Amino acid sequence: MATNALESCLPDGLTSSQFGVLNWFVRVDTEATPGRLATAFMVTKGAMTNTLKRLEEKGFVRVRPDEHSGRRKLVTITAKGMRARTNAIKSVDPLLQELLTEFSKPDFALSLPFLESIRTYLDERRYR
Amino acid sequence: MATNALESCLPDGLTSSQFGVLNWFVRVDTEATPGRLATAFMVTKGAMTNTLKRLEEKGFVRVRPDEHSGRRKLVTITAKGMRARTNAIKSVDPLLQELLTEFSKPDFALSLPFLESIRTYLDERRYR
DNA sequence: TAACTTTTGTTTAAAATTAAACTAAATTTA
DNA sequence: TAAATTTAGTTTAATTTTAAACAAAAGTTA
Repeated sequence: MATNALESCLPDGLTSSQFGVLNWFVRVDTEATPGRLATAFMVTKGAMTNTLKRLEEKGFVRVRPDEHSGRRKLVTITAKGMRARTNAIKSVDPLLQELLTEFSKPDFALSLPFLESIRTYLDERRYR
Repeated sequence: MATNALESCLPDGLTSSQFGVLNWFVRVDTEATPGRLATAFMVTKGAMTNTLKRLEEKGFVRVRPDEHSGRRKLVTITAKGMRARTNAIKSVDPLLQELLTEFSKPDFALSLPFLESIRTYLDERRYR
């Protein structure tokens, strides 16, 4: 439901997968191979190929060959992609504000560590 | 990841959707229309048509016309379906036990009310 | 009662995803 | 160095799901 709620707010026909990738470039690193992104989002390489193709069609990312390796590619977010990401964050804000009037920050803060520990555990056990 | 972990344990080629329906017949009611199940699991009617078709192929549910209404159908779990469900519960148990050695019952119990309140809120707001 | 409207379930077409096969490139090993 | 193996990304076929169109039945209204 959280994914549905998010996706219902996203502009530019962005899916949550696509938004996730754009956001990753702001929060984690400015550049990545498709494989690294597939691992980060725990999807198959094929799924990431598809997501990147969609983002590329929209001009939100640039995919170029890696000069140092003929089999790798390097993906970066474009200026247009940055704007789309900023816009998406803005579009999601009303929903977040709404949730924050319903649920308190301390309640969120209290439940996060336990959920994160489960996430880490399942992640390490390779439950993808 | 929780769904993946669950599905990796399920026997009889059961998906989590299919297991969900079988379990519903044990935990909620012994009979239901496809529409009621679609609503309960927050999927489209088409998705439930598909899930029920798979369960029917395996002989785990029976779908019959409703005598009182020509457009409704009634779904029930079969004896074979009950056995499959019991078997599935048993197959999932090791994973649950493993999680219970890693994470304490009180920790689960403490985080549940908050998560349930979010679920209810999103549900009521029809974020499907 | 005849004509609308709503309800129930199925079908269709499109999208996202997966596993597995595949291609090409890089690395290891013998 | 040649052969085998591993790695990176794409493609393919299948599955699950959705939204929308559809058909049939039931309910409403005029």
